[in-house]
Amino acid sequence: MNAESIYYPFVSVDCVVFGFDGERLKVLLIERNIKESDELYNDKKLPGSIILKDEDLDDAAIRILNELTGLKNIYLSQFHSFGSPERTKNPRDILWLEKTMKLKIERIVTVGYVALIKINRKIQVLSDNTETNWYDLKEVKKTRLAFDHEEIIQKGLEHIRYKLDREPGLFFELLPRKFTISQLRTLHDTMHQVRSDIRNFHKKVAQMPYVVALDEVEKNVPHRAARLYKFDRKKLW
Amino acid sequence: MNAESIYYPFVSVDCVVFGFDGERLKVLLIERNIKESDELYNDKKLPGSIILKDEDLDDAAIRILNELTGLKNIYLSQFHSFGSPERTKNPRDILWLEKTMKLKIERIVTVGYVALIKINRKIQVLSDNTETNWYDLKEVKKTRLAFDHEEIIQKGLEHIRYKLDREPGLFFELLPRKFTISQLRTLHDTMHQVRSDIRNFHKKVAQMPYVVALDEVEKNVPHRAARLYKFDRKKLW
DNA sequence: GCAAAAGTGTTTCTACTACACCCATGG
DNA sequence: CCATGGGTGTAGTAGAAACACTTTTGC
Repeated sequence: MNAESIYYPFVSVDCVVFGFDGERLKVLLIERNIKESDELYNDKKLPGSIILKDEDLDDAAIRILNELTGLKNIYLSQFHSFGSPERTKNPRDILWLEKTMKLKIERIVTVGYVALIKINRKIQVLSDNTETNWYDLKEVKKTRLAFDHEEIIQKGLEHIRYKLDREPGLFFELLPRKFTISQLRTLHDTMHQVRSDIRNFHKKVAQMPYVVALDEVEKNVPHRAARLYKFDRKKLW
Repeated sequence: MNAESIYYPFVSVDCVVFGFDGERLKVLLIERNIKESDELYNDKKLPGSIILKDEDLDDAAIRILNELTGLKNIYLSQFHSFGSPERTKNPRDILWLEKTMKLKIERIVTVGYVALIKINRKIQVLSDNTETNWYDLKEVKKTRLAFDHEEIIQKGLEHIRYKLDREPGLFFELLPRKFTISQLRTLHDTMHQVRSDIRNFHKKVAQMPYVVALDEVEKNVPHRAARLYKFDRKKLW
C-alpha cells in the first residue's frame, strides 16, 4: 500500500427490486434512452446511484428506493459487489455516463442490494422523467440491459432464494397483506423452482403459526373463492 | 445523479483468512504498530489493500494473499462490503493511514473476502516487515482490532458457515492432505456449533464417496492410532 | 494394566413424499 | 350443469437422532 498505486473509482449502489404479481416474479427496471448523432439506443437499467459523501451503503440503497418509489421501510439486503474494470467498457454505457454525470468515468465499483416490495403498492416515480416498470424475470434475459446488470440480477436472485430459506417471513414482503394459500404456493414454487404438492403445502402452512386464517374469502373469482390469510410477524419465533 | 454530488472514496479489499489446527479455528492477522509522540499503539488488522487501477476485486484479493503467504490457488469467496463513513473515524486508524498511505483519507469502502488455507502450509511473509500470525477465533473478541475488522471477521464467519453447508468439499481446504475422521468431525462441529454423535458422524462420512480411506494410520499418538483419509475431488459429484 | 481416544449397529422418531376425490362458485 | 380452481387425509419411506461397549496403542 503506497500512495502512487492508489486508485479512486466511483462507488455506486444498484438495487434489484423484486415484486410478485400473483403469478410471476418481476423486477423493476428503468428505461434508458441514449441519443448519439442519428442513432437512438434504448435499453433498461437497474435503479442505482453513486453514493454520496457521508452516506453509508445501506443508506444509499434506502435513498435510491425512496426516490424511485416514495416508499420507506422496504426490505433490503446487500448481496455482492461488482468491480471489474470491464463493466464500464461498453460504448453505450460510456456515452450514457458522460451525458448523465458530465464526467469521464474510469470505473465504477457497485454494491448490489436486493429489495422486496408488494407489487400492488402504487409506485410514484419521484425521480426525473424516466420510465420505471415491472418486467417479468423470464423476459429479462431477452432484454438489453445496461452494464453487467443481467449478472447482478442473476446473483441477486440467488441471494434472495438463500435468504428466503432462512427467513420464511420474507415471503410476505412480496405478497399483498391478504393473500391466498395458492398465491403463497405459487410464490414459494417460483422461488424454489419446484412444483410442490398442494396437500403437502397446506399441511406445511398449517404448521406456520405466523400465517393466520381470516374470516374472509376472495371476491369476483369465477370459481370457488379461496380463503384469505394474513401474516402475523409477532408469531414468527 | 449529477456531477456535484459525486464522491470518490477509496476502495479496498480485506481478507478473513481461516485456518484449522486440528482443534480450533484460527484467523490470520497482521501486527500493527503505531507511534504517536510518546505513545505506542499496538493492535492487529486483517490482510488487505487498496485496489489497483484496472484490478478486479477478486484479483485484488488474490494479490493480497499471494503477497502475504506466497501461495496461489487459495479458496476465496466475497461476502460483504463495508462502507460506513464511521469506519475511518478512529484516531488510531487515521494516524496509521496517514503514515502508511501518505494521504489524508476520507473514507474507505472495503470489500470482504473469506479465504481458506491449510494451516500447516508454511507461510512466507513476502510483504514488508510486518508480523503475521494465526490467532484463535475465540481470542479475537479480546484483541484490539483495526477499523471494523471485528465485524468483518464475524460476517465472514457466518458466510463461510453458509458456504460449507452447500459445498462440503470446502472442509478439505482447511484440513491437511491426510486427515483423521475426528479432525474432520472437530472441524465440522466447530463450524456448525454443534456436538455431533461419533457413530452417526462415521456413518455420514462412509456415505461420502469423496472421502477415501488410506492404508495408513497416525503416528506418535499416545493411544490407538486413527486411520487416515484423503479427499478425492474427482468424486465430489 | 491403565489411560485415552478409535471404532462399530440397532432402534426410534420425525419429516418428507406420493397420491385422488369432493366442494363451492360463476357463468 | 359444467368448468374452474379450492380444499382435505393416510400410508410409506428415507434420513436424523439416540444410545454403550469393545479395541488398540503408548506409557
